[in-house]
Amino acid sequence: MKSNKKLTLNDLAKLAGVSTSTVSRALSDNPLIKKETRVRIQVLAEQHNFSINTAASRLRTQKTKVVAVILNLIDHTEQSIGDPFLLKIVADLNQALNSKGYDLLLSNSFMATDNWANYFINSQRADGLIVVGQGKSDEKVQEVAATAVPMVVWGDPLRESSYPIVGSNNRLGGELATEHLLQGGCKNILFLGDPEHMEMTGRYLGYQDALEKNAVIFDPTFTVAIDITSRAAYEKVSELILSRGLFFDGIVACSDMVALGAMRALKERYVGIPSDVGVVGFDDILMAELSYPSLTTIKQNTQSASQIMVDKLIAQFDGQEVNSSVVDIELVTRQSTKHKV
Amino acid sequence: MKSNKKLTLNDLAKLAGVSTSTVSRALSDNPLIKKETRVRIQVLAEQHNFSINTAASRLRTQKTKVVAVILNLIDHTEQSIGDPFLLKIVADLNQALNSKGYDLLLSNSFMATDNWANYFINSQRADGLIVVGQGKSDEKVQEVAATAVPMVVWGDPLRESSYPIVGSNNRLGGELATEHLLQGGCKNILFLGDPEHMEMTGRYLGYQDALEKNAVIFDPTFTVAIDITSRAAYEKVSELILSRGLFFDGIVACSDMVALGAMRALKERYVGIPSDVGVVGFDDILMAELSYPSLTTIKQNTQSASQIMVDKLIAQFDGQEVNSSVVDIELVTRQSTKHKV
DNA sequence: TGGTATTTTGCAATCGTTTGCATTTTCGTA
DNA sequence: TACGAAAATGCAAACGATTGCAAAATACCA
Repeated sequence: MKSNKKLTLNDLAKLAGVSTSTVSRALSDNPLIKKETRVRIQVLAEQHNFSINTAASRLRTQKTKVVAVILNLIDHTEQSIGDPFLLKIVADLNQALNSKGYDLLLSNSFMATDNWANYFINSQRADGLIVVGQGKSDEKVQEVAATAVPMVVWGDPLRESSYPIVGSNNRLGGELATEHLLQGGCKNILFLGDPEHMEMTGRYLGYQDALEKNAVIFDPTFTVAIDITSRAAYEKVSELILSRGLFFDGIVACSDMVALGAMRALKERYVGIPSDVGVVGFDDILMAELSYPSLTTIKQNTQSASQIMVDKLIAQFDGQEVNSSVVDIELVTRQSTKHKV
Repeated sequence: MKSNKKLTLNDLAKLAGVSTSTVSRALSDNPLIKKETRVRIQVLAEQHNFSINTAASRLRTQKTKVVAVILNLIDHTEQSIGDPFLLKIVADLNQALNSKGYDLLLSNSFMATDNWANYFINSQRADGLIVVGQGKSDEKVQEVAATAVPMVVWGDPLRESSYPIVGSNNRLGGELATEHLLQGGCKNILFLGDPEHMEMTGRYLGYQDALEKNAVIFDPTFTVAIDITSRAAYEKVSELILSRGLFFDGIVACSDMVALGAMRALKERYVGIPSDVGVVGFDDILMAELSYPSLTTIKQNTQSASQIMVDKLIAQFDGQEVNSSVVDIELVTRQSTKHKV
């Protein structure tokens, strides 16, 4: 366990009385080296708690064993960065990457302003990119897609694109959410969110699908476009009630944070949930279960999504072509909606 | 903008008709090179969107310009990883690091099981460590502190330690929270949290301080030790009310998530907040403002804390010794507590 | 114009691993 | 005992950027 200066392969070689190359091979468990020598060297390395110099290794092998995760944030609103859902994905990606022997370099679209491919890949900072969120415009992402850089994007997988996307079936999710409210007897359902935002568009279409299937007339004034933050939702819903009264009896929110913001506005005005207004969210963050009433929502399986993203990225490292794929979603019914009778 | 293969300094040198060393110096804006040549090369590099090979650079300079951020999680509970507060810190650290030209390598104590100093520093993966959270035992952290590895820890700065700690004045925070409840007329105040957990111990002491200063007798049965998760808080408070009735009229929670869990339990049993029971949290996460009633809490300034941590780390890179420092906290009064008359 | 002082550029070694190929050792068998 | 095959090890050339020192180019001054 004693170690003062940094040990190199060479030092270790001298200690073991063999050549550097033998040590290198032994440590990577190369069968070219006699089993006996191999373990002897491995033990020695362990004792001196040696660890390979990744800088040198990367230079030689041209591989970093690092993946850059870029949070593709839309604007400078605090909520975006603090959104529990995004951060949950980061945690899951970290897990998935580590289990495959990769480290996670974290970044976001404000910091990495330059050409991403350049900054992360050409510079040998990482072997590939995972971009979280398509935002309103995927300009930067397209830019990367044009190069041959390994990349996977979290977004709307149903959308046509030049890069592989992993994400939930947003349209189905939007439909399920709306359908559930309709089943509970809601007649006038608000869509609360930003239809322009790529991942939200599908949810909005699903909302329309459900209305249509249930022969409910789609009223565009029930589409409430707001920033995807709890604050915006809170403010908008407050204002709506104040100016137009309680003209709705259901809300399909494009995210849980938005739903929670809306619910706070309702509660403040003593609107009953779900008696007067039913609310459905999207994501299933921790707070959905913890709020009171607890929030019915569409659960996105970030854990398996993360696995898939990592697998697809690694497949690209091996030169394979990959395409988009859809992750299952699930309606989680809780207290914020009336259930079918 | 055209670039097919990876460009090296050498390639660029040929294009510019100068030597590699000149290009290297020009790109780092070294005044040794004539201003004219410098810009000429910089422009050329820009055009070919060249970017330095960090692997080679790191090998040569023995610096990585990367900092590893380790989430020091206590156990495998989901909440720990998903805790909005921890993730907020990561976001803030990312910001602070980037603004100083450092990249952030994310890890957590489950993944990095080996000797941290070894894995991150000896291997040249990073130049220093920022550990978020001291947990119940700081064994791993001590291990690193014993080596001369640059490190800063988010934790309780008032605690004696062999490494620099940045954190809030937890004791004062605990006192302010309790004091506020007492001022509001609470007589029987629960402490909800884990007094063994390093950062929470101070808050617990502060709770005791306030009681003493106000001549309220400290009753150990009012100390409710639980895991620091919203779920544990919810379950414990539910159980308490069920078994012993509403024998308390105030709760000092050791974190906002714990407070929110407790509040849910209260609401489910139609206990008025703050009329019957006042609740104070700790952290000031987004949800504190968003819950209904909104949560009175002790705000931790993660943004300035992150700045400080990064500064202290960089100071260590320059060979300076640094010590712990305390970040200001602030009582944010909201609806979950009665205010002084 | 010559010579020195100053600015600007280039040479070449170095950082620590990896790996194709050459070399040595070991082993089995005639 | 010898000889070729197989197994185990070692040699040395990369990977690409940085930097102390030497060399070349330019400036300055008498």
